[in-house]
Amino acid sequence: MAKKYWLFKSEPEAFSIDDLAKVKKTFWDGVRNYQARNFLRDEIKSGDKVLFYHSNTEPTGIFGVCEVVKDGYPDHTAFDSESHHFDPKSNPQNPTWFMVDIKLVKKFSKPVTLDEIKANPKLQNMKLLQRGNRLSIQPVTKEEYDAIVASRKLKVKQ
DNA sequence: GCCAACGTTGGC
DNA sequence: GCCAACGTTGGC
Repeated sequence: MAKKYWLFKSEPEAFSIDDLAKVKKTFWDGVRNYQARNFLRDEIKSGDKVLFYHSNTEPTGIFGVCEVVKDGYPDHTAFDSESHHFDPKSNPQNPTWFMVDIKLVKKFSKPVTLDEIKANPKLQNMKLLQRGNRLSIQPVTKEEYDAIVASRKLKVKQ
């Protein structure tokens, strides 16, 4: 199956790219939106690439690249009444929520900021820029992914 | 901290 | 099944 590309959002206070750099690999738990759940359960596969986006920080933007290392499986934090992500409607026999595992591939030396994305003609159609978009898991085209990575490589050399 | 945009909930 | 109320997201 062809490799796909995604953007995962997180707030640095909840889980940052530096947290991921320390642990190398993590499970992406706590997604509680059905559209995002469907991506996690059905479409996001081992080997897919992920752009790691931080919201609610300064600057907001894409901070690095990750790779999916495990296909979708039930999000066990939904079963844990102690967890902030607990959801009594989900249970191990019939899980509502799913997650994947990702590992860090590269943290950018400088983030690709939201301003930079807005200014890049190749990235005008990104879901991220669409008004009112709050999906925390979004598909990204190969062209968009390549443009993000390429723009950062140029910046690094300057 | 504000607030617009959106998803979810629940009364009817 | 409609829709108002509410909670959350996320840029600013």
